[in-house]
Amino acid sequence: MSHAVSVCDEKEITRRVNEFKLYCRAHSLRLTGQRLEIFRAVASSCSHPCAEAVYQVVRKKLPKVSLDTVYRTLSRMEEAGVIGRVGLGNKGRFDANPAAHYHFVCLNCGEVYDVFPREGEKLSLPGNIAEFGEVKNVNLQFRGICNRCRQTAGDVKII
Amino acid sequence: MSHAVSVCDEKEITRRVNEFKLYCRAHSLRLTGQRLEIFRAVASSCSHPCAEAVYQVVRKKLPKVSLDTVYRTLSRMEEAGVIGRVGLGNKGRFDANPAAHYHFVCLNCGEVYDVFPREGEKLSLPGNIAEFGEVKNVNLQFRGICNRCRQTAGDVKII
DNA sequence: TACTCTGATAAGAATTATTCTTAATAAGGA
DNA sequence: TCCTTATTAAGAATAATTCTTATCAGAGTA
Repeated sequence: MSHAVSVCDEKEITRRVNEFKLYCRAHSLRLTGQRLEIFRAVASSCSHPCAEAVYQVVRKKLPKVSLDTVYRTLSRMEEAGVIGRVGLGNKGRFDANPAAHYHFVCLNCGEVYDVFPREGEKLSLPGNIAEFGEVKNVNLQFRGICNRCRQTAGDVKII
Repeated sequence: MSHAVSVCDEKEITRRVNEFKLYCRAHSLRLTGQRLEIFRAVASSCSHPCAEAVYQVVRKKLPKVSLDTVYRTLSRMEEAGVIGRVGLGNKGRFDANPAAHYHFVCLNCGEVYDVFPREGEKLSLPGNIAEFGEVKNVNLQFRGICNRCRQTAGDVKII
């Protein structure tokens, strides 16, 4: 189950945190402790955490952080393009992996898996896309039942 | 701005409603007045309505319908694969167009446009997708600023 | 047609996710 | 260090969705 780019390796996290620091300086976003920890939490996670999950992680280092700050900061980062947002239900999930990739979303357990395209399988924009507007980012999800849920079929709620 | 498959033509709507009736009979889903009207509302709309919008339409014919029924029914239909769900924010939007197509979602106004792939541009599943699970459906969104918002640039909140 | 079983619905409370308001705080430049 | 102003905490408010329970009605059967 190892993929092309892991989000969880320590070196890589540090590299991204530094990249984020540079980004903030370059765009006159104040580099607050909260922002750093929030970014680090998303970058350190392999599980596409939701705002609440990020909050729980950040809380350990900054017990006084508020959930609102987490939401606000995640939105800011998303607008800035520093992180991405996945999700089709009512719960947003965030992703700090900058490599172009897609997601497999389990309709049963809600788990989100990274899917990295092989060479030659990378998605390109449709030729007529300019008719609609200017694309800022692309979100491709494959939705279905993940293998883990299929094995433990008793838990499968739908289908 | 006319696309390959319009959702709004009367004949097509009737055809889909009938298809839906057959589907219900075949899958022992009770064919209630509410379900019919809810399906018809989604099928008649070109604008990927959210649950609330569907509710407002259905209300005109069935004033006693509840919003909960709309939510429940839309979820059922989605599970059954009769309609699709779009959306990345906190508001789900529904779609009764069975033709394979993608969406352009405006980050500014929230409008959802149908994007129909040209011949030869149709998406195929990545070769390694079976590693993750069994795909039930695919959701591809291009997110950006739509041309209408770009023209009236004063309204553009983000970017 | 009437009967019956059971899934579907209405009503409204409850829950979950997210955003807003306001006063206090702290980052970064002078 | 001081100042300016963006950012934050706290908690209220809002928005979206789901749950609970009693009632109702679809559709198969007699």
